[in-house]
Amino acid sequence: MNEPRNDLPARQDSRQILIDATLASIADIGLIRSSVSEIVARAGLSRGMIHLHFQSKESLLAAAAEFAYYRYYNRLERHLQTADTAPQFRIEALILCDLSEDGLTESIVRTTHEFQAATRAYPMLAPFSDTRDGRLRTYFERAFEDILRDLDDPDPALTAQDLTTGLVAMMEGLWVDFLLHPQNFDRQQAARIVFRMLAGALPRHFDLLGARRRPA
Amino acid sequence: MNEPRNDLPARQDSRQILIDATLASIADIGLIRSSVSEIVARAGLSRGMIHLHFQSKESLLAAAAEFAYYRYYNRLERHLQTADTAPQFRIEALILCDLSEDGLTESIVRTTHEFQAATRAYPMLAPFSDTRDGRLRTYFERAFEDILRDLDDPDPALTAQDLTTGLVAMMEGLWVDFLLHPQNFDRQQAARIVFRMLAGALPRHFDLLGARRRPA
DNA sequence: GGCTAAACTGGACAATCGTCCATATTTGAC
DNA sequence: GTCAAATATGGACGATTGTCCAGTTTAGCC
Repeated sequence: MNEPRNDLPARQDSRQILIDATLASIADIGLIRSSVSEIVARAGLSRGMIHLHFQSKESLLAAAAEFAYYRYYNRLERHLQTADTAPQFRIEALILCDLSEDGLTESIVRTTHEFQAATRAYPMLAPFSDTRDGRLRTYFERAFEDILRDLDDPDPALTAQDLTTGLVAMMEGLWVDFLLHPQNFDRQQAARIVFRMLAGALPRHFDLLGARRRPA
Repeated sequence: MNEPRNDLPARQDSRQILIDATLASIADIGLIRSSVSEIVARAGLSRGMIHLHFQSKESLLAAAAEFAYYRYYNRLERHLQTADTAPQFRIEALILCDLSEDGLTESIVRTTHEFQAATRAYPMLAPFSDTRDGRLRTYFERAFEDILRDLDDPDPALTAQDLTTGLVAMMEGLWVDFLLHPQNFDRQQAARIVFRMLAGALPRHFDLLGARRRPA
């Protein structure tokens, strides 16, 4: 019996290797130039593999987008579990996770942006391109609702939905800023700007550095 | 001598017809599917025209991106000239212009987004893809500097640069929100959210409705 | 070792890509 | 009306695309 060759990847890994090569190629040269030949060359596999593990190129792209989508939310929820349960700390954890060194990388922001743009050409990507909708919005909106409920001088014009839409938009915009000017991007400035916005609306729960430990 | 045929476009218009068809195709089916044949078919012209008026497809895309870029800034500066000269009104004019019915359309936001994403594949697009950098940032930063200079109780932690980065990021994020969910987008809510952020930092110059007429 | 199913290879396929060019048409100056 | 220049046409080109498949190699069980 042959010795298992540990220098070669196990066969069942090829599917993941193709997904990784797809994401790397998109981040590197863009989706337009990421042909089947290019992806397969990066993966070190043969052209037929894409049709074996996936039905088509579009299906491979969808699998890659899905993988990136769940990787994003898994990080988010891991950070969320280590955070204080008070709503302002849950919000702080999500923001800092989104701006951290390994949450916001050039590779991640490029692939995310490419998938968003490619939705019109590849409809299968749609469910995984609206990263900041659905789940993330719900996390924020619940937390803001918790905060607003306990306010003893509530402003009726200040809704959890407005706060959520504004915060999500700002985070999305900061990602685009990082995408276009990664060398000039300052993560501390970005966090300060976000928390200043929150402090302006909820001064008892946030300041420039993040969530206040105890609402004064 | 032949009568001029008014039912056919003048020849020198073909260049612009190609640019319009390019933008329409990108907004409709995405840049990936916008082949030379597709663009030429929409323009009602023959395949060779692209190589006559432009050197290559990439050059046509760059011309289309440039056209969209200047169209955006021309609108912006037209609105700016009709606005009050006080800095908070210049800021208000730029924001409302950016969120208005004809400043923020599905076609505009889609093409903008596609060009941004395609910069990696087509480097010639780069100068026209960072719509919200350069000029727009300078407009905002000057206006914020004017406001901060006249403040009699200045907060040293509140800089024009932070305000500009935050505002540009939020506007960029609201565009992405509109891109992904145009049917649910509420322009009034979007404006309210932006002005709330500004009111939080500069309560004497902004409120939920926009710029205050006279800084109290 | 033998054998079967799974994993994998790489060439062939039609279709389409962007580019180019010989030719045709139209324009505008004379 | 004539003619040169500008404008436009559409077929042909080689290259590349995504897909498919006949054949080869490998893994895992007996």
